[in-house]
Amino acid sequence: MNIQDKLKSQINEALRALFLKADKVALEYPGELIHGDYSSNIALVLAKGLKKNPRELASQIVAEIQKNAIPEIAKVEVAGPGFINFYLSKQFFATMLAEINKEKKHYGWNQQFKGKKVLLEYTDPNPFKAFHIGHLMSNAIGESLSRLIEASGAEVKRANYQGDVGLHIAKAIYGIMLTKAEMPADENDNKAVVAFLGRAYALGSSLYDKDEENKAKIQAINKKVYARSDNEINELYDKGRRWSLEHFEELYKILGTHFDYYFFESQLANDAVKLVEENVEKGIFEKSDGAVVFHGENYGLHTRVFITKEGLPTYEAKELALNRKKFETVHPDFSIVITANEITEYFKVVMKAAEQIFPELAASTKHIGHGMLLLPTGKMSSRTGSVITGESLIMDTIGRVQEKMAETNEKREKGEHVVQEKTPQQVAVAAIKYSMLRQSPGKDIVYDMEKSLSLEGDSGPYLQYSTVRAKSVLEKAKSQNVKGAVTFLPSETAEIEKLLVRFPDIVERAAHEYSPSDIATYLITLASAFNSFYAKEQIAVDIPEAPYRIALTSAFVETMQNGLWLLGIETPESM
RNA sequence: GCUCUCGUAGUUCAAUGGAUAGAACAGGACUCUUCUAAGGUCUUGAUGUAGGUUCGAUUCCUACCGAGAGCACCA
Repeated sequence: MNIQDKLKSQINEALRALFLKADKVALEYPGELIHGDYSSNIALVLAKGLKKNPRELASQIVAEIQKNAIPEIAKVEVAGPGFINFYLSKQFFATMLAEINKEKKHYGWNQQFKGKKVLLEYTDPNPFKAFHIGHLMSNAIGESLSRLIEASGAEVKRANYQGDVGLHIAKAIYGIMLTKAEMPADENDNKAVVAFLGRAYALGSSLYDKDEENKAKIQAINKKVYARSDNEINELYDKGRRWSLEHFEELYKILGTHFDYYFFESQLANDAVKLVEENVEKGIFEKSDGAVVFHGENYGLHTRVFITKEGLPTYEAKELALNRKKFETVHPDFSIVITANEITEYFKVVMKAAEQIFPELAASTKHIGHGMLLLPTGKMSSRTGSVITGESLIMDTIGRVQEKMAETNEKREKGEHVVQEKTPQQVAVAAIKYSMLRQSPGKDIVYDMEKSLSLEGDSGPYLQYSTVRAKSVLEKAKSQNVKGAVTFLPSETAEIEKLLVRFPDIVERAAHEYSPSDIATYLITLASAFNSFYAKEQIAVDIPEAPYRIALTSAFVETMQNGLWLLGIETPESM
């Protein structure tokens, strides 16, 4: 039985002794650590029905608890309007530190999704187009959620769905055809190739909007891509698709992510048309102006086109087919799709249609929308060119980290500070991912390049730095042959210990709420508490408190590394 | 116009219906003979407006004001 269940049963016993009963006894963490380790509002909840003074009732409950208190409880008291605050014993925290150091990598894991297979789809970049910041966000969130769910006992499968057919491809191919002369001579020069594709898409896209003639040409290419009926187009298509996909894999490596399944729109187009047409007969879809639509109005949504009058499936139809295909190939218990918020309303319509066709699949599918990335000046626009691609963001950040590291090293007197080659990349990825994960998913993020690069305060590098510094203390202890132990207890329980004990709860809730930001917020608090401790107390020195402090530092390192892992962030050896 | 999301310090974000609304950045003042100062300590400063529900509302409900996204053949 964990400590929370023990405390709850103490409360329940006290209530029974007072001939009272509560439907549910809730324990919460007090907002301030000085208010104890756990708190219950049970007296406030019950007082109303009993027409009693809440503080008085709380005192009675406390008196009962004190009669047969368990050893883990150091103190129980009434506070504020009638809260019952529990203070746990030093021995309890000592035992927990030993526990954390024993569980190591798995400290904080839980079993809430035990026996489940969960499929997550995220990132979803489009071949021929840049890997932009939206994809980076989807990836950061999706990877973190995957790890949270995995840490909750599920078997996790990662999927990436890529739009390798559709009008955007036709626009890019049209652009390529017009600028063939500029095609990079060296096809292995990834950077040049990607830049070339980007320019080609931009050109095709602007011509599409410019006049009807270009528009018609692009639409013709679009049909040919679907039909694979034109050799020249096929060749450009295959080449461009391959370039893009190889490039994406390089980025995934840097980001520390990988996929078990890849789905492509091209594989779904035929299925999509068939699936929709089959259900026209059943009355789920209707013909309208030559197109096939789903009348979402009947369900409080809006109407969307599933098959165009050209006979081509839209995003909606392909999404519908994808939903089925995922269950057919992966057989998950749940399927989670992570995309930008702008898709949210379409997705509702698609899922409403899916509900009519395969209700059990639709019921096991969940959409999570993430916000857009805005510049302080407003939304990024591909037309005005105020676009930072995901790739350029990563590269610029790595560059800035290198500068920062050089500056810092100059200030340091001991020059023998060895830093691994991959560290700037680890730090840069941490800076970017943290800035995307620190706030609730679903909200837009105002991205301030300078701030993200400053690497200070509320940031990924701060978390890494705190961890690295603690690790170096452990190194020092090791070299002095001082081992961690929880035998000599401190005179007072430190704030950091109280926070360490909360980690499993934080993980469980973050996974349940699909909210990596809970982890981020917690880690900042934890790191900050450790940094205060570090500044105040000496750890690896020859004093009786040293073994306990080392055990504490070690538990901090384990917890931080686990938390950072859940965010998809690596911990460097040194920085 | 309709639907959805959202309004918290100067700025960017927190706060399972609970206690004195927390951080970070920016501003001001301190702090390296010590284990990494990318650190620590102190300090100024906020719940859009008006009602309602509740012992208690940043949180739930209603209206208004303001911002963003979506609303038929693009994804």
